[in-house]
Amino acid sequence: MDDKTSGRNGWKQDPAGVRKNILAVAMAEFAANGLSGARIDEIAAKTNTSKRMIYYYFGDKEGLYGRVLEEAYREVRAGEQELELDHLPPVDALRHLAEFTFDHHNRNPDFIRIVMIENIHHGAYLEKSDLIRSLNAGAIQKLEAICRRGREAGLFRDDVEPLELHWHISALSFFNVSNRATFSHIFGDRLFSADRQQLLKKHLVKMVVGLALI
Amino acid sequence: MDDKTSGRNGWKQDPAGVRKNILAVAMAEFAANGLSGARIDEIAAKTNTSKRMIYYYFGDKEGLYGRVLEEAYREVRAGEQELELDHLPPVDALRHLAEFTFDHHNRNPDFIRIVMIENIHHGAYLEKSDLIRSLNAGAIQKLEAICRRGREAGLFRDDVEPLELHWHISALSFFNVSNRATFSHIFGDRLFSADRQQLLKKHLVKMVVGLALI
DNA sequence: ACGGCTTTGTACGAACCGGTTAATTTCATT
DNA sequence: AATGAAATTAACCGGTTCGTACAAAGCCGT
Repeated sequence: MDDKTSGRNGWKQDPAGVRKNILAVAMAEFAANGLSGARIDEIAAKTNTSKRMIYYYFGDKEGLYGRVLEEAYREVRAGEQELELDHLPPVDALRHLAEFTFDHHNRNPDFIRIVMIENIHHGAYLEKSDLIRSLNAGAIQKLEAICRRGREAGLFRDDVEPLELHWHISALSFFNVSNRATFSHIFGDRLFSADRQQLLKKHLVKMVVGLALI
Repeated sequence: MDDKTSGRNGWKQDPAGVRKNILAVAMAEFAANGLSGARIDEIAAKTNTSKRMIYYYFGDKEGLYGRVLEEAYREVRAGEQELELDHLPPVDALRHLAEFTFDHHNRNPDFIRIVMIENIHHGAYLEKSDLIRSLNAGAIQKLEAICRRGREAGLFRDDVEPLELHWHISALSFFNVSNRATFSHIFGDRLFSADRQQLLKKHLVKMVVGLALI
């Protein structure tokens, strides 16, 4: 990508690099300004390439947004894959998963913002992507395994449902990032110091485990 | 407002009505399309009055958005005021408050969307409004009273904090509306039938009460 | 009936912005 | 080294959209 800056003439072809560069810049811009708020010219300006290349590779603004959406999910789910829970007892595994989700969301505010934006659009662009659906289908398998083991060990209630646990864990972890702006403007930022965040995480675990246990 | 439709001549002055009409239409448009996505011309067209009046009363687009934001909070907090909890024992009061919040958010998706949009904008417009801050400061007093009574009765932990309880209740109730689109596209809409929503609400109460009790 | 506030209507401009046209350069293949 | 597809550059276009200008007139408290 730096090849581009090396003089008026003498550029190198680098399709993959150009695409990647555009996607990265676009993700930041869409996350910052939303779909209609983001400006193609602004994205182009922050790129190592030109506006024309955006249209060359992504067709139009919505096409670009769609790819950004996919990339955002891909990156985040890739991070989640690294989690190894099978060797842990069910309760520990559940705690680990909840703690990881909480921290992971905290570390990826741009992903949270993209998902917020996509929800504003009623999931219209996510609907078009089979890739994302398949990516996420796997995301809940960890929870299914934990619940199965928990039930078999007689620890969890018979009617715990992985999907619902995922719902609660996501809610508390997601909201913790997504609504920080309005909440802190109204109630102060007391809840967002490092130690208070640790406490919130601890309570998240307590609530979720409490819901799963008999 | 219907006065306006009753013929070319013979209109009545109704500043309050005109303002109200504009605000209602604008709220729907901003909730549907976001700040940059909403179109002033579109808002004007759906109004009983004209674009000229929007600028007459609200200055510019951002001014209009700011008033819509205030109005959204005002309406929702007004609904919450009606809740009477002082006569209930602490645990019942907490359950009632949580159930009410869950249902209330479910009933007011446009408010949820406005808050989502405002969070996308980092709360920049909410920051300008002292009104909203004072509106919401009162929203947590109910919870403070409940916690105080719960502690005095020896039912609640000494370190339960009203603000954190509010955080958890809000998270689960808010996310339940805000992220429905993406979640249901990925995992199906199993969780959103009437009876499953009742169950989620029940579990919300279980988790929050469980966190407050000793 | 005076005068300020409110309302109507229309037309317009100027910036903005998504998207295109067209020409040029790289590079793998032969 | 010829060739053609892929990649890249640069300038440009036309519709959209916020906001305003201008002109006129009706309502209503005092």
